[in-house]
Amino acid sequence: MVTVSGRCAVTYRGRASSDAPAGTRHLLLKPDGTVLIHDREGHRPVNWQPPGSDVDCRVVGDGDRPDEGPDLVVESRRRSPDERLEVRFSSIHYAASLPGDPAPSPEVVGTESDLKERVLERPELVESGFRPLATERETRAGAVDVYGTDDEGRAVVLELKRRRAGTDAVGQLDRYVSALRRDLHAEAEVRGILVAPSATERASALLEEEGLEFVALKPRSG
Amino acid sequence: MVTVSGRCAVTYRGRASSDAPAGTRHLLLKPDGTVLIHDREGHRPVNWQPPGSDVDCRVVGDGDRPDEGPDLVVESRRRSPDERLEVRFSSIHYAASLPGDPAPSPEVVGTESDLKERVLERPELVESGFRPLATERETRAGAVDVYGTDDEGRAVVLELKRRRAGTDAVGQLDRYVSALRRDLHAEAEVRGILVAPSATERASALLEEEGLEFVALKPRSG
DNA sequence: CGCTGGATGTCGCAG
DNA sequence: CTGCGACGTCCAGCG
Repeated sequence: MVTVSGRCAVTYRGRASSDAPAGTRHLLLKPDGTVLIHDREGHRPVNWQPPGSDVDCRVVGDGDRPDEGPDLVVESRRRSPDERLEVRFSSIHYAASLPGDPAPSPEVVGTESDLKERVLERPELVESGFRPLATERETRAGAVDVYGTDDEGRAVVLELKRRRAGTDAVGQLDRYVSALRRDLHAEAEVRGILVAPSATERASALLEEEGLEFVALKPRSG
Repeated sequence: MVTVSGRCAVTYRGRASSDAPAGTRHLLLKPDGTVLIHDREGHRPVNWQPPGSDVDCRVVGDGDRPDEGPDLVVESRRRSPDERLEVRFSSIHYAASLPGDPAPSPEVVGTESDLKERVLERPELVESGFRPLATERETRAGAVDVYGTDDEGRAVVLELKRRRAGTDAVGQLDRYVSALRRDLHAEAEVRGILVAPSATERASALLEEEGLEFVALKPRSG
């Protein structure tokens, strides 16, 4: 991994285009081809190039003027989509290379996958008599998170969200329920349940409107 | 801005939880409170804390064993949601502080906003006779990107996407059209048009199913 | 490759 | 503050 810090201008051409005038920024080059440019603010890099990109460095300009040296230009290219990123350093505060074995990835807990496992292990948390039959059940509208039956044998579709659910989640659930009603017999009764810690006002209204249901449940107990 | 590079273990508790065992990583501390931890791979930081977080550093352990020194612990906290990130360095390869005026943000071209401007300036690109009347027109389902009329005076709703559109875009458009049909008179005819460079197979099928339309258009001419 | 849906998504804007 | 939608979203998983 290589870091370069200093004054630079940045140009990007690809899915979109962007140009940033000279300013103090921090460059991170990863061995997998990732390029990240950060300024003093914000979580997201101001510009970047994804893993797999090809990096090329060169020095340009001969420093005609006595108070200016040549520039260090870092260029990164990627195919499909064709994208190019150019970072032009006019002065460098520091640069460093750091050796490193690959670091172990963190284990994350509290994801939608955890919520799914919780539902499968304790289906009664959704509703007494709920029996999960499949996960990722395919419909023509996409894969249903959890598919099962209720205590009266009706088909039940669960859409899981690890956090407060919005209108998009209701849209998903609605599409799955509609698709399943067509995939099964027309007279088959299909219930749709949104399972999430909570839902927004508009999402709740949409649920009501579509005849769908809601169950409050978090990824982790508590 | 401060960078620290070395061997560290990382713990995160908050919306989710994660633990990463010791490994060589790169830490970036920004003056706005942002914390980023990167390993050798990938665009996304392996762990992070958003802007506005409060950072605290301390040295722990007295290096009882002769071949080990004390640890540098960087801790970041945030309220609402309550989240905590702890980075524990057991060895440091280098650390640096870099001075810096705030860098100017890049100007980005090719966004959905650009597509909208293109449509407003040349409505005939959508359809001959299309007349835009409003942008961000409010409905009970949310704000419509562009609202207008066609050459027969029918209401037209545009949903714009800067890139290839998927099922979610159709879901949005459908909700807007349905909402507008209720907001206007029941008998009012409302057309919905998805405007994007292209659409996925499933999105096209959904459009057909819902009686919605598609127009191919890119954010920038070409 | 392309499609789909999750993410500690982040970010900006409006109410 | 919450809600909602864009993002050069990234990313894994699957066909």
